[in-house]
Order: sequence, then structure tokens, then C-alpha cells
Amino acid sequence: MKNCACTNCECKTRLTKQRKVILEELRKVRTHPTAEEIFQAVQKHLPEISLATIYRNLDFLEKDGQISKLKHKDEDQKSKYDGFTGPHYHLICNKCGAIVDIEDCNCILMNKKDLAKKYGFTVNLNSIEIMGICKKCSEKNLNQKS
Amino acid sequence: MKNCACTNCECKTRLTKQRKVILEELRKVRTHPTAEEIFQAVQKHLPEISLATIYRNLDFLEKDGQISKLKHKDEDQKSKYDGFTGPHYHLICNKCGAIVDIEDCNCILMNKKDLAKKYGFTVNLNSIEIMGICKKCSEKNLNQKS
DNA sequence: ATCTATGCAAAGTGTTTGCAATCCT
DNA sequence: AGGATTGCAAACACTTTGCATAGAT
Repeated sequence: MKNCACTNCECKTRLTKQRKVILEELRKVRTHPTAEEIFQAVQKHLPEISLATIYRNLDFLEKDGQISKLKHKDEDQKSKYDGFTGPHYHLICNKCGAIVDIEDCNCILMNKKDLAKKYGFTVNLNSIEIMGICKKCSEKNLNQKS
Repeated sequence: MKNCACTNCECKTRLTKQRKVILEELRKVRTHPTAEEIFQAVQKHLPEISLATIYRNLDFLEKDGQISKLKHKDEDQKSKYDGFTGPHYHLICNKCGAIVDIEDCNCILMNKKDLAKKYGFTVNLNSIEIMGICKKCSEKNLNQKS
């Protein structure tokens, strides 16, 4: 059983209860919460925790590859974090901000090869962000127009 | 010849020299400058212009569809703008921030159909952001390791 | 003449940082 | 014990906004 907090066991990082609970809360959900939302969830277990600690740990966990941070921000300019580390990418609705996780990467893999061959670009499967309009908003729009 | 500043000629918007120069400077380049960079370029023509005017006009032009604003921000958290409105998407390097415009959308069109059919998601061809590592950085990395 | 747009400065807001205290290992 | 981590508050940096003035139509 490893004692340090990072993936590479050689370092001196510590597994504080704050860090542990933050990671647990983030792994518990399949949504993409903001720092503020994580703060509120963690506060239920650790009422004394501060938002700065949330930010510092999210930064640590991201750099260590245990979580990821979406490249784009929500409508309030808040960063969103993702505790699910399996290969997947996101469909992000420009209208409502809904984020759909896509784990079936068949079609994207095709692109990945294409892009690598044509442009020398190595796509990071966890960082693909395709913006557009989600099903719900498309349907909502149709209803409004009729 | 239309007099108002927006695409829909019915409105009361005005084509000020600030708005005109901002759009010209943005259309002149095929890069994705920040508000600050646009500010500096426009200042050469209009020394009195303020950064607030830049932001207000970028907002106006984006809402009117004459330019676009990338969803993700650069490493300094600055928004990047795009004056090229033709169908294309961006490859964004996670390491150096380089943005590659891809106008050959063959492979993506395949996805677009797939995604629409499977998930009801309408991909906006101008808003696709695929993160990864660009050619230059891949090569730089190889050199460092050897 | 009207009222949109500008310039300036101040405010707003998510995030980062300095520092003394805390607490993992 | 030693130093990584925390909590607090202040600082930061990009962006937005209030207001009086300027200027496009």
C-alpha cells in the first residue's frame, strides 16, 4: 500500500484527509463539477476546508494525472473537473452547457489516425471537446418554433 | 450598401470607426489573437481606443456571428478570437498552445453524421476543439529524450 | 436631434499566493 | 522532527460595467 499521494511513489507528497476526500468526491460522480461544487461536497465531510485547498489539490491531482480539468469553462467562467479517467471525450452543448461523456470512441479513433498521419497531431482522447447543440436543446428549439 | 454594423440590417447598431478597424484587423490575420493583441493592433490606427471598447465590440461581433471566440482560453486565461468564419476546426496543442486550422473536414463530417444519428448532437463545425500534442512538440519531446 | 458607442476608472469574479500554523510520515 | 499542506486573507488578472461625453445616422 503506497503512502504518498501521487502516482509516482518516489515523491514526498502526503495523503492528507483533504486530498483524500476531494478525490473521493470527484470519483463518486460522473458529472463535471466546478471547484465551488466540489468545495460544497467536501465541506459536508470536512467543514473546515477552504476553497484554496480545493484549488491546490485539484491542481495537484490534475498534474499527477488522477483527474482531468476541462479546457473550456462554463458560462460563469468556472473550470470544470472530471474524476473519470477512462478513455472518453465530451460533447458540450453551447446552449445549456450539458456535457455528454462518450465512451464509444470508434469514429474518433478513425480521426485520430487520420490526424496523426496528416498533421502529426497526437490527439489526447481525454481532451477532445466538440461543441454543438445537444439533443434536448435541438428539440426545445423545434418546439418553440412550431 | 448597408449602414448598420450587424448582419441583420433592421437594427440600430452603428458602424463606428472602432468597430470597423477591429473587424478589419481580425480579418486580416489567420491567427487567433487575444483581446489584448487586437487592442495593440487597433491602437496603431486609433491611438485613443480603450480595451473596454475592444471587449464590447468583440462581444458584439461574436453575437452577430461575424467573428468567433474560442471556447478554451490560453495559458494566461485569455480568450482567443477568430476572424475567419469559413467552416474549419482547431487542433490546439496542450503544450505550446499552437492552434492549427483544419479546413479539410472530411473525417469530421463522418463523425458529425455519426454523432447526430447516435446522440442527437449537432456538431458546430466552427466550435470543435480537439486537444493534443502538435507535431513540433512531439518532435521536441523526442529530441529531449534521446 | 437622438440615442448608440466610447473612454475612463472602478468594480466584479474565478483563481492564485504569502504566511503562520497544522499535521502527515 | 521536518517539511509538505492547510486556512485565511489579500493579491492577481481578465473582463465587465457605470457614467458622462462623443459621434453616427
